[in-house]
Parts: sequence; C-alpha cells; structure tokens
Amino acid sequence: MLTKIARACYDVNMDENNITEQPRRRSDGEQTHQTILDRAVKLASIEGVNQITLGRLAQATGVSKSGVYAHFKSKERLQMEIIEAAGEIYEREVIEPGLQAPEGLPRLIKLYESFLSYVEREIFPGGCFFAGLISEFDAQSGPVHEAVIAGHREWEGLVVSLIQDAQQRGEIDSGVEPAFLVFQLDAVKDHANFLYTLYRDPAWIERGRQAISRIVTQVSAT
Amino acid sequence: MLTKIARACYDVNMDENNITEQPRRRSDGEQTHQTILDRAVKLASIEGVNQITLGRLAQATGVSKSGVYAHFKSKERLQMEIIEAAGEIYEREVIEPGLQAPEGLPRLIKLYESFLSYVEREIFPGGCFFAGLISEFDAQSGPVHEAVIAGHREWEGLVVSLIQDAQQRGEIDSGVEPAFLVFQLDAVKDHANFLYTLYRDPAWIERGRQAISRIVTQVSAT
DNA sequence: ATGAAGATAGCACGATCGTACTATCTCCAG
DNA sequence: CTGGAGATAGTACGATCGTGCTATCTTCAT
Repeated sequence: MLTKIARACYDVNMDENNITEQPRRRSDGEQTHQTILDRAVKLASIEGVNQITLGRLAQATGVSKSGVYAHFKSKERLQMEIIEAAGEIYEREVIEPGLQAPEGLPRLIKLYESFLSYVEREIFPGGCFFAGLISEFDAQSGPVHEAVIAGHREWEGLVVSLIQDAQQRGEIDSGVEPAFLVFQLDAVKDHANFLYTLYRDPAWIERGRQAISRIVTQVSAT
Repeated sequence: MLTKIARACYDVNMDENNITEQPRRRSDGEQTHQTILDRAVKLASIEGVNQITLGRLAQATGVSKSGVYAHFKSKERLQMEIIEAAGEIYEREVIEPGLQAPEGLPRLIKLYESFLSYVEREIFPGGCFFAGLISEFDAQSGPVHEAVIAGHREWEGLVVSLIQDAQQRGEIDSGVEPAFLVFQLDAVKDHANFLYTLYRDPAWIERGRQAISRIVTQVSAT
C-alpha cells in the first residue's frame, strides 16, 4: 500500500517505458543490492534522503563507488529505491500488524499502536522514515513531493475507512467527522515520533498512547 | 528567548573566546549581510539548512561567492547565523504577540493562535523554520542537535509556566498534568503546520484551531 | 582629507559530487 | 562445460563544494 508512495514516484519519470523488460538478476548481485539498500535506508532516515551520496554509501558498504552506481543507474533511481524499500518496511511493521486486529474500533486502535511500537522499536534509526521524508520534501516541488502527497492521502484514506467502519458498527459516535478524528490521531502519533526521536525516551511513546486512548474514549459511542 | 537556540549553538564552538572584540561593521556591509541572511533563511526553510551552499547563495543574491564567504567566516557560522536570524523572527512573530494577551488562560490560547497565524501567513516559505530544523537534526548529534534540544526545552518550559499560571487562577483544572497538556497542544500545532506546508490549504490551520480549542475546553476548570 | 580597515571580486586549491567508459571476474542457462 | 551476460573495480570527466589568498574599491573616524 504505502509502497505506492515510491511506485507513484517511480512512474512519474518512467511513464512511457511500458515494456519493462527486466534484465534478469544474478544472485550475488541481488544480495549486494539489498545490502546497499539496507544501509542507505538507515542512513537516509537519520540524515535525509538528499544527504545520501554514492561515495559515502560505497564507503559504508565496502563496495566500490562505481559498483554502487551500477546497481542504481542514477542517483534519482537510488532515491526512489530507498523510498520504496522504506515503504515495504513500513507496510510490514505498521500496516500489516494493524490490519490483523478485528474489524472496527479495535483495528483502528491497533493501527496507531503498531505505529507507536514501530517507533519505539527503532525500526529506523532516525525515527519514522516517512515523517522525515515528508518534512524534507513538503515544500519542494518535484516527483518526490507528489509521491509524498499520494502516500499521505493513501494513509488518510485508510484511516478514514477504518473510522467509518467503526461508526457503522456503533463503536464511534456517528456525529464525529472522520477527517477531524484522523487529524487528532495523526497529530499525536507524529508528535510522539518527533519527541521520541529527539530524546530517545520511551516516556514520549507512553504519552502518545495515553493521548490516543483519551481521544478514542472521547469519540466512543455512548 | 528562542534565540537561545542559536546562542547555545554558537557558544558550543566559541567557548573560550571571551574577548569577543567585534570588528566594527560598515553600513554597506551590514546591509549586504542582512540581505544574504534573509535569502538564506527563506531557502533553508524550504530545502533545509544543510542544503544551503555558498555558491547557490551567492548566485541567489548577486554577490560573489567569496563575497558571501567573507561575511560568514565558515559554513558552520553561516548555519548558526541562519538559525539565529530565524529565531529572532520566531520571537517577533510568535512569542511576543502571544505574551501580549492578558495573563492566564488567554495568554496560553493566544500563544498557540499566534503560532497558527504565523504558519498561515507563511512567514517562512517552507513552513515553521524550527519544525523543519528539528526534523532535520533530531537524529544527528552535534552542536545544532544540542541547540535544538535547548530550544525545545525552552518552549516547553514557557508553555508549562503559562499552564501553571492558568491553574493557579482556577482557569485550568488543577488535576491536569501540565507536561501532558503541552504534549497535546504541541501535537496539534505541529500537525497543523505540517499539513499546511504540505497542501497550502488554510483549512488545515482551521482544523488546528478547532483541535486546540477543543483541548482547552476539556481542561478548563468547571 | 587622508589613511586604516572593512567590503567585495577574482582566482586557485584539494575534495567530493554524479556520471560515464573500460576491463576483469564470476555466475548460470544452454 | 562453455559462452554470454551480469557484477564489480578502476579510472577519468566536468561541476561544485568549502576555503584560502590577493587585489581593488569604499567607507568612516580622525
């Protein structure tokens, strides 16, 4: 799902390349590719996608600079793949666990709990990758900006649908405007990520949990 | 006040230079200095402090590269001055207007309204400068990181004192934990800034106002 | 008014950036 | 087992980075 943030980004520059004939990969190459990407994603979450450099990435992985370059035929492609790889991790660590809870309000709650847990476990060493990515590109036009917006809309759409689900089940007051509730919940989750990343103190995650459950209590149907 | 974010940052590297004998500035130099700094602050709010380059700054202001460099004797100094200049703007546009309201709850409310207004009026073209700065340096150790933490602590301290003030006046329920209330309010203000910067839609500021006043209503003494 | 000092431009430096081209190695399908 | 193709290193390119040094204006205190 959130991988679309990268796919959309990718498509922008790869429009008329419909053929998409992949040159088949060799196993050792695939291995190295993933190693580089892993390191790149971690680095990018700390320093930002724009700070990632072919040279430093080569030095960090022990691969030669041209070796790194050969895997991603341009820096733009590298950035895309970093974002895509991060999207897959987000999918696996936040979305999927969230959707495993029973439908309705529990699923909504679990989704936000999954996010807080994912921050607390420091899946990315620099805090939530996408929080950083959006902050980095929110004011810069270009394919990444567009992709970031698409990704955010997708998340918002997901949460809204969960809220409507819970409303139809009578678990959330039907007078609540879903978009406003998303705003409140996202504000808390992002702020908890923000403060945890800054101070590395789990107390901030705990505050996030408190604030989330307080909001949920307020909108719960009587 | 928030200027300390830069001053602290500055002090880290300028410790034993107590003499601080300033070479007196010439008027034309002062003028150019400010022009460059203005442009730099705006650019930095969009692209990030780390993306600011002597060369591009020279090109953007029409001053020669070495001319720019002469004003800030290193790139680190330039970054410090950018942060300091942004701090003065924040002080003028958010803190001062906020503190002009009558003491107690009205002052607290006005402070957050000042922030939302400052975002809405796009004082910085890339959204709240410090929201971006913190996100950029939250996971990177160094003088800027330390300064960012100092600045955040200062803001939090200010808000906590306003809350305690309002509690002593009986305007806010005394059972409310000030630190938790700050968390809730800051979550909303930062999220409103975040979404406004991404979408440039004033509706997000309006949502922020709604969310703030809802929180205030909840904690108001009966 | 004059001279010391700040303001500014020009140029050069080593480092690193992204990108290309070439050569060698190593895997794996036939 | 072999040959074609992917994986990887080496090297070089022009551009730009931050930083110095030098020379020529302007300004302003005396």
